[in-house]
Amino acid sequence: MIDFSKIKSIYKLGRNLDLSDVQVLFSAAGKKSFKQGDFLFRQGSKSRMVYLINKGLVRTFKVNERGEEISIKVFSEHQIVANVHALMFDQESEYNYECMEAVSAICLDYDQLQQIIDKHPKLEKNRKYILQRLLKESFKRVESFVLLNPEERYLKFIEDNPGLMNRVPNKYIANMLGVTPVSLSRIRKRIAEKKR
Amino acid sequence: MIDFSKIKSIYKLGRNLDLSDVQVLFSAAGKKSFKQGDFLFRQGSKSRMVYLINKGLVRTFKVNERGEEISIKVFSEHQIVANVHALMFDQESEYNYECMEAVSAICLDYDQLQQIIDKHPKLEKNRKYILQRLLKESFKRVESFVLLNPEERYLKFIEDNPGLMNRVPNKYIANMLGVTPVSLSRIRKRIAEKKR
DNA sequence: TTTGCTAATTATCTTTTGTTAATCCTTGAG
DNA sequence: CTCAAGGATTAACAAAAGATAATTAGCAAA
Repeated sequence: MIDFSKIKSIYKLGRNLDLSDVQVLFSAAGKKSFKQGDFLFRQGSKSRMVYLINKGLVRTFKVNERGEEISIKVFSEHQIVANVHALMFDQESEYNYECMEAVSAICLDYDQLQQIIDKHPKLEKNRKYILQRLLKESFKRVESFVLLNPEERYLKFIEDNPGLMNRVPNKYIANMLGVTPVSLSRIRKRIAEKKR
Repeated sequence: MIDFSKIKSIYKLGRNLDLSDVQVLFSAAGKKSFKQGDFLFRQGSKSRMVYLINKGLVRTFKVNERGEEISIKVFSEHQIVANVHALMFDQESEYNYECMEAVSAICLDYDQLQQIIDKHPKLEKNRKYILQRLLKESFKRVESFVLLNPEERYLKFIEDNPGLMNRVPNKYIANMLGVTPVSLSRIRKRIAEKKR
């Protein structure tokens, strides 16, 4: 039976993918499921697997010297989750990648993907596009820290990620915004009072 | 006469450049000088010129709604300065690129560079390497905002950029760290008192 | 329903930051 | 040398954030 969800995911991977591209990728890709609490990668991993989330949420976090988990980023549907430290920097992962919800994903080994790209040069443009998106997002995030205060960052976050608000605990959001959960709670209160 | 400074700059552009690579790039590259206060790019620019700084400092900044210049980043010797918004995102520049000191730089049109890369596939690896460095730096910077407080960010900044401390006004450094100049001044005082 | 766990909020207090303005320092032009 | 300009520091006050602890809310398992 044809796995439509898999096809759909691959289509959403980038732009300008035509049928033959999807076919090639389809045959190389697998499907994988994770339970809530499972890890895609752990700190120290050199895994070169690439996941494309079909359903579910993944968060990356680090453990600081006091043993606290500090969340860096959350990935949701149709986003690519990869061990950047291994793929981009050839290092061990500095992050843990944990499923916040049950996750179903397409998976593909990066080196295998690389071979496919080499054989199908049209895909190269797509890879470049994905890299650019990654870079742009990272730049924008730096900017948000330089230009905005915590309250403004929070407002921007909910504007940019309306779908995450009811799925991601505030303490993780607080981490990502660079403030404490207690402080975020006060920010939320302030905003609510302003609206009134 | 052979322009050794130009050759040297190109060598430092990446890793694994051999003589023939340098020759190719050398012949396509020009040299350009800027006075303090000159702009490499202005907000709104779609210029696709790429500069490699030989000597001098360039800072990027945005102007906020109150008319204040907020510095985002500083570029120094042997760093590549390009209009990211134009090259990566095909947009108008959101930043101003201003010379903080007199600047001498190698310059090369990006599209011309692209043609060279197409003809010399070995250079492609180098381009990828430069992109990865860019991405890594941006990631690290996001992390510094998520994991560190302003004082720790400042200490990390002087550790990572020892050469910039005496060349970049503190008010620009404050911007880059996401705090006000007044606050940075207090942070510096605290650190000095701790050391004693 | 009750119990137990975790997140979120609130409270209290301390520390830090933002804001505005004044003062001090350095430096370059005349 | 004097003066002007901009950067850095300091002061004073208000606002916000951090830290810690207590309380409340939500929710799933027993």
